Amino acid sequence: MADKTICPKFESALNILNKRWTGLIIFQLLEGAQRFSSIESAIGISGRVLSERLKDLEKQGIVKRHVYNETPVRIEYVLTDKGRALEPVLISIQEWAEGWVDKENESIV
Amino acid sequence: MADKTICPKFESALNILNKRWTGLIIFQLLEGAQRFSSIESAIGISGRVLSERLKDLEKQGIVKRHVYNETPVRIEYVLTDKGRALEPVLISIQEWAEGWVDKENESIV
DNA sequence: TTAATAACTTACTTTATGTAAGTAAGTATA
DNA sequence: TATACTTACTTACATAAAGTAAGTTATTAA
Repeated sequence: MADKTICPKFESALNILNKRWTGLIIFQLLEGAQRFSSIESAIGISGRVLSERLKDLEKQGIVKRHVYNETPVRIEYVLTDKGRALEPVLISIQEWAEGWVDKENESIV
Repeated sequence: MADKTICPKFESALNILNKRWTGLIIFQLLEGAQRFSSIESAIGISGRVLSERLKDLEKQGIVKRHVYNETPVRIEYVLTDKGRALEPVLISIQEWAEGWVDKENESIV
């Protein structure tokens, strides 16, 4: 059935980005540490899925969770080195978008 | 609710890649024109979804469909200029994968 | 005692994807 | 003439992922 001539590392990397929301979460965190609620409102993701994604990203070593015992508790999410290393990927997407996506959003060109 | 400080072009570009399979489909087509059944078996996608994705990609001007009246009919899918322009994106994902994804696939590093 | 806040969870609904069988057009074969 | 074969899809149905909204926990303030 499947040939699978594709590099498994590459496939695994693609699997991170082709899950809905992960790209935007990482993009947000490239601007610096952020809390749950600010990511939530910045990109419009539901809390349920954000919680799920952050756990995934933590497991993969892309995001780190920091707890500050203030009142109320403050929790911040930060990119690890591995996470920040994704910046060139996001930049290349941005460049493509500048050059090829027209006007508002969807396009037939 | 949502701030939406993110560039809509960028978001629209991300929406292409964060749909399951689109990255792999484009990656496959970077190697040259291919037929429905060969994409299907190369990446292990179901025919139902492949058909859906190819229509989306055609609508967005990323893929072009060519019909050859042979017997049985031969249909090939090719990247447009807009589609080929995504190569640097895929390459930067590949580079990240080389440097940061370890051994087999999933990882905690 | 009630309310407020942040960061989640839980229960439930809607949407997306997977699976497998079916269809259409054009030969070729029995 | 009827049956079968091929490719490129569709369709119907089942399962998995995502959206919605209410609930939970901990701590402090009114």
